[in-house]
This record gives sequence, structure tokens and C-alpha cells, in this order.
Amino acid sequence: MAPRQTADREGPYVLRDRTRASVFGAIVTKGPIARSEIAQLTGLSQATVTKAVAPMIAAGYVAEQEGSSGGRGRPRVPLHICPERRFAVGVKVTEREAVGVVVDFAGRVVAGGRVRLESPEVPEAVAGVRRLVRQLLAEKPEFRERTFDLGVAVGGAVDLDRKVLRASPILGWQDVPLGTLLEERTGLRTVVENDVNALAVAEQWFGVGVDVPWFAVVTLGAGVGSALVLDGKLMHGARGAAGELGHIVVEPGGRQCRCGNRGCLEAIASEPAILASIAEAGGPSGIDIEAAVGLARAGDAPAFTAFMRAGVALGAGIATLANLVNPARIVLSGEGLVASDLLMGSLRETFAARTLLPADAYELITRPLPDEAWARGAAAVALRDIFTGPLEESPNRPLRGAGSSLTP
Amino acid sequence: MAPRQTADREGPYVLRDRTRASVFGAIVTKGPIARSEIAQLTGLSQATVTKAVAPMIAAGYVAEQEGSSGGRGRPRVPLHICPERRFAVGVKVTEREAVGVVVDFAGRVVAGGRVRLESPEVPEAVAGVRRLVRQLLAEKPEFRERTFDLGVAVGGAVDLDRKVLRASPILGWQDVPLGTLLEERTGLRTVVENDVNALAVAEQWFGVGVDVPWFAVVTLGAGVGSALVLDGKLMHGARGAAGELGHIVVEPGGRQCRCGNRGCLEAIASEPAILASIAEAGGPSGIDIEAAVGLARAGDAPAFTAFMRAGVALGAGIATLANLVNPARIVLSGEGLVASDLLMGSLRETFAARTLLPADAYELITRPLPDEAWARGAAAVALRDIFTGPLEESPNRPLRGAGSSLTP
DNA sequence: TCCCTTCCTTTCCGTTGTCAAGAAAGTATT
DNA sequence: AATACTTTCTTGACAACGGAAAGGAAGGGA
Repeated sequence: MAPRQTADREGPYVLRDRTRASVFGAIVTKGPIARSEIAQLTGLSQATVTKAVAPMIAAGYVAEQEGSSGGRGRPRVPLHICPERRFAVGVKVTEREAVGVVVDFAGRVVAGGRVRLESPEVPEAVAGVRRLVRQLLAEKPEFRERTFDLGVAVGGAVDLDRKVLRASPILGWQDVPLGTLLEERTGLRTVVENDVNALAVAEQWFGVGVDVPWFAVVTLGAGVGSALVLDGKLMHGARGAAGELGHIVVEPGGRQCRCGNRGCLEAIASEPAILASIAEAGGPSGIDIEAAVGLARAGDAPAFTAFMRAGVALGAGIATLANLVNPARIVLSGEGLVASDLLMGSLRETFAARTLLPADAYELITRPLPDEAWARGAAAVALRDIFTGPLEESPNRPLRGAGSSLTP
Repeated sequence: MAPRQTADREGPYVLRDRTRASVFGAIVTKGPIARSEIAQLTGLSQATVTKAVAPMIAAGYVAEQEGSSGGRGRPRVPLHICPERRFAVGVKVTEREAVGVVVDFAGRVVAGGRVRLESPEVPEAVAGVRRLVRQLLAEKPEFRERTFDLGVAVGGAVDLDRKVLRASPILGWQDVPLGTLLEERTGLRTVVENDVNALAVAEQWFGVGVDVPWFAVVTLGAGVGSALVLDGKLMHGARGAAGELGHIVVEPGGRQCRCGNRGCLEAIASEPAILASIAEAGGPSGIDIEAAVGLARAGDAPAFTAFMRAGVALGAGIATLANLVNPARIVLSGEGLVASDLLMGSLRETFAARTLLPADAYELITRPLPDEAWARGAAAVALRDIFTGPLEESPNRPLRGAGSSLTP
């Protein structure tokens, strides 16, 4: 074991009951799966798996399935998560609004909503999230009864342990103890995570990460972001600033970026950057991205060129990422994908040209991003903490003092 | 715990006795350290540390030190590794020669040597390493008696588990079961690792990684390489191809690289690339790197410009790396550092301009690389496996059947 | 029906790490 | 000098955990 700096004061093992966590993880990610398969997958003995599963079934988290026959011998009994057993709320906070979802224990969205935030101030946001959570949980009685966890996704650097938003250029906030504030206000155990990272966690548990523990998520939209899952672990970096794909330089001396540099990927391939490119090339200005996409599809030269340029820049940036950390898969996501037909050609081409390994060593996936996906990511972070934490019926804190905190 | 793909069939825990490994690791990396401090550092109880340490002392791996007094209460008893208890051999294999060292248990080089390889063929290399190992172990009787491990560093992609060199463009080898071959020929338990990764392992256990588990190693020389240690783990990538800093593009459309692309960092900042730059700019051609450095220092314009350009490219590449994985430290090393006075100015400047975080969030360290450092890295890999493996007096295999395998 | 195969469960056991109490080895105080 | 105090290390009882092996359990095939 490598030298350890962080003393995770937890108990006997680094993670409270690693075994339980990996068995649980296998059931969540590998769908219906028999005990014997879990044993093979995790390297645990069958006996251990049986014992680990028992309390999960007792707690109603996991159930046996009428199963498959087929082969010789005693048929395996597939196990699956009970989706209705417990829910989690995920909220994505932006300047203007908070979007929230309720997800079930299988990571599926079962309810959604949003509230407008009147001002981009912390108290307003906290109050807005509180309203949103309350509204979401009110939708069904089982939500109120079986929801104990809240995940919050924000753009910016986050201190996971202290549940503090360290700095968010987008929101203009700094050192906000969001987690604590929301725990007090909602009565739910709260985790705070960077928005792109949250998306990656959702992929890890319910998407591409189910198969492969090496992947990257790249988001296109108002900015360009990325998150890295390497060897099964989400990478935060020494200062929580890993994955700043948007601010690597792909056109030295290129257009000014809001970060102060020139030629950042974000200064070329983000939506505002594409619009600016079009205006600079003599195209219309003041249009929105849909209009730009329309123009480009219709063959308008400035618009088309701007998207091509963005695709090349993205391909270059992603190839750089691939050369440095060698993920097996790269998921492209974000609102910017509405233009994927315009972007992907030049993107793939540039990517293939610039990776050291043959391009087919990487799986480049585009994933359309419904508006609530960010919130779902936040919820996935909350779920992860349930899956990997100790198996307790009720959460640690006296959360459901309910009325007192959720009613005015 | 995140979903696990690899079933590490090991035993109860993921790593055979995690506790022992982390206690051992604390003693190795944190120098003389008292039991109580180890407990704090690792999160284990004092009792556990006491019990874990006992067999190490019994085996002679660890010893108590006459200790420090000072504070109130019973004085702590510092523990330290016994450097002479066991040795390991590390060998770096290149086209022309094999360089080897013997390191003691504290990672210090205690002997060194090299053999010329007549041809760049596998059998010749294996025979050469065998000769080298034999020669090194013959230097002192305690080497022969207490050396059971060999680390081999090579340029190229390595399959650690199967101990196979998958592909080495430099050596022109492919799918060579180096580990097995050398285990048979030397009688030593053998590990094979990529050369830059090996350097990173040495840093992790005996260098900058002792303090901080997030760092990168960048090597300058005939090529440009890098290795990443993130969250205390050396990153190999999904296909073992992580850390290809040399082949990220920093000058789009720039000079042709041997990998086939244009403008790779390696095509600008490696030693051959710098020499080519000088020649292109009308400077002398056919000179070696020392001469080029001399020219540049003397103010020769083409030479000076070439080094500046390399510095800028390196700064850009390293900034990209920093933005993507956010290491706390970046160690610059390699033969190319002979020109550090020429490179570092423009390198630091470009780096500072291009990182999203303020540049002082990163520690940029240059580390002169004695010729044997590569071999020492290889030995560090072997040591790591001792430190993290089970505590056994003699290795698993019947290694020291000695004479039969080491004599002709 | 009997056997065979495969999956799951149970029992027993060794290992591991904690807790709590206590011994050890110093300094500070009277 | 004697005593108290403080901190470090050790010891022993104990519970949790995971594996091995043997024992069902649940099907298919002859």
C-alpha cells in the first residue's frame, strides 16, 4: 500500500466494511446477479457473499428474483436492488434556478421539478432548494417516508469532506458551507459535489462505468468541463481542481478566455465562444445557439466554420486528455450536444489523428443530456454514499424531525 | 466502494494485509517514527500498531531507536527500517546497455554497474542483465545472501501482472515475457515496469511522494515522458498508456514527430528535436546536446531560440497536465535537465500563464537525474512489492537455488 | 427414481483489529 | 526523595469478519 496521508478515521478497514460495499456495488451495477457470480466478481467466497447479502435482504434493500433456469445444477438466484426501498434527492444549482429530481434506489428519476431563484445570493439559493426539496418530497408519501439523502451539484471547486463550496466563478460564491446549511434546512443528509463530477458518478454507477473503471466525462455547454474516473475512483486532484479540460490551451494565442488566458478550449468550443466566432467571421451577432445551429445546418459559412473549429478544438483537447490518462471510454455530454451533427465529424477526425494509441483504443460516446441529468448526477452522489457506507436503516442524524425543519 | 472489475484474488482483503502494509509504509516513508505517530497517521489503534510492528522487529526489518526525550510522559520510541536487512536489484534496459544498481532497504544505492549489450535482441539483453545482476551481487557477500528481488525498467508499455513488455518502440520489442525470462535466469523474483513509472515509484517511496500523494514526474531526454501518481496510486491507464505527455500536441501543425503527428511536445522539446530546431534555424547540424547547450549559453541565436522554444512547449504541456489532473507537485527530471538553466525560465513563465489555478498552487521541482536513477527506480518498484506484500522471510519461489542459475 | 451438477447455507475456525486496563518511562511538583 | 502526572507502549479479552469444508437445496438427465 502506498504511503497514506489521510487518516480516514473509520474503523478496522479503510472503508467501513469494504466487503459489504463491494457486494452492494456488484448488485447495483451488475443488475440482477446471483450470489455465486458476485463471489466470482469480487473474489470473495460464496459463504461471505451469502452472509453479506442476508442483512441487505432483511433490511429490504435487496430482493431475490424468480430466476432463470437453464443450466444444470441448482439454479442461481438473481439478486436485485429494491428500487422503491429508498429514495434520494438531487439538486443542481445555477444562477437562475435550482433543478431537482427524486431518484429511486436504482438510480432512476421518479420525479422532477425546478424553482426559479430570484437572486444569485446564497440565502435565496438555500431557501429555493429547501422549497424545491419540500415540493418534490410532497409528490408521493413514500418519498417523504423513505428519503434521507440530498445531493447538490454546483459548478465550481468543492471541499467534499467539509461540504463546502470553495469557489464558484459562475455563481460568484466563495467558501459557502452549503452542505451544512442545507442539512439544517432540509433535514436530509447532504453531500455537495462539483456538477461534472456528479455526472461522472452517475455514469460510474448507472452508466458506462458499470463496465469499465477508466473513463472520462466531457461536458459541452456554456463552458467545457470534464471529470475523470481512473481505476474506479473519481479524481478530484490535490486541490479539487482536476478535470479542467476547458482551460487547456488548444489554439496558442487564440481568442481571449474569461479565465484570462488565450486559446483555451472553452474560448473556442463553448456555446458563447461559438457565437462569438460567428460574429467575428461576419455572421450575425446577438443570436442564440439554436439559431446558430440552424444557420450552420443551412450551410451558412461563418456558422459552419465556427462549429467545425469547435469540433477540431474539442478533438484536440480530448485527444490530449486521452494521451495523458488513457481512459477506456470518453462520454461527451452537455447541452452543447444539440450541435453534435455539426461537431462530431471534425471532432472524431482530430481526435483520431492526435492520439498516440490507435483511436479505436478509445470508445467515444455521445450522450444527450436531458435537462435534469445534472440533478440526477447529484442524486447519484448521494446514492453512492448510501451504497458504500454502513448499512443503517435510518441515517445518522435526527433527520426526520420532519415538520420542524420542513414546514415554515 | 466503486464497482470493481478486477477480482484481485488475494485473500480476505484486497491487498494481503492492508494494515501491515500501511504500517510498513509509514515507517519507510516517514523515517524514524514512533508507534503512536503511526497510529495517528494510519487511523489504526495503538494496540494494532504494536502488534503489527512486533513481527517486523522479530524479522529484523525494523528496529527501535534510542530516542528523543523532551515532552512529558513516556518518551516515544522511534522506529526505523533496517537498511541492511535486505537488498534489491534494479536494472534499466536500453538498446545499448543495461544499467543496474543494488539498493538497500531504505532505497539508497549501495552498488552500481553496467554492461554493454552487443545487439538489441531479447536474448542478448536477458543474458546481459543476468551478467549484470551476477556482477552486482558478487560485490558483497550480504548482497548475495539478502537479495531476492529484481526490478526491471524499460521504455514502453508493460503488462505488470503478466510481467510482459507489451510494446517498446525504442527497443523494437513486442510481447516479450521479460519477467519470466529473468526470473528463470537470475533466480530473483522479478517485476517489470515502464521506466518513467519506475521513477515515479521511487519518488513515491523515497522522494516527493513521501509528503504528498498527488504528483507527476516529467522526464526530458531523448524523449519526453511522464508518470502520474494520483491519490497515492500510480496510474497506468486502461491500456497501460497513461502519461504520454510527450505526444500531446503543443504546436498544432508543428514539426513532424516520430509518432506520425505534428507538433507533439516530444517533437519540440526532446533532445533530438532541439538539435533539429537548431539545424533548421541555420545553426550547425550534427552536433550533440552538450555542444548545443554550450552554443546557447554563449549566446548563439539559433541554439538559444531552440531551447526557449522547448521551454515554452514544456511549460505549455505541463500546464495542460496540471489543469487536467491537478497534482500538488511536478518533478522535472531526465538527462535533458543539463539545459535547465536555458529551459526553466520560459518553461516557468509559460506554465504560470496557462494554469487555471494560480501557479503557486503547484510545486515545480527540478531533479537532476544521475545516470543510475532509472535503475534505482526499477529497484524501488521491487522494494514496493516487498513493503506492500506479505511479510515473509524468504520469497515465495525457490529462488536461491543459487549456483545452478547464477553460475554458467 | 436415482444420480449428478451447481448453487446456496451452515458450522467451525483462524485472523484481525479494537477496547480497556495496565505497565513502563520519563517530567513536574512537593 | 517521594509522589503525582503524563504519555507511550503492551497485554488480554472480545467481537467481527472471511474462508474452508461439509451439508443441504433445487433443478436436469438417464
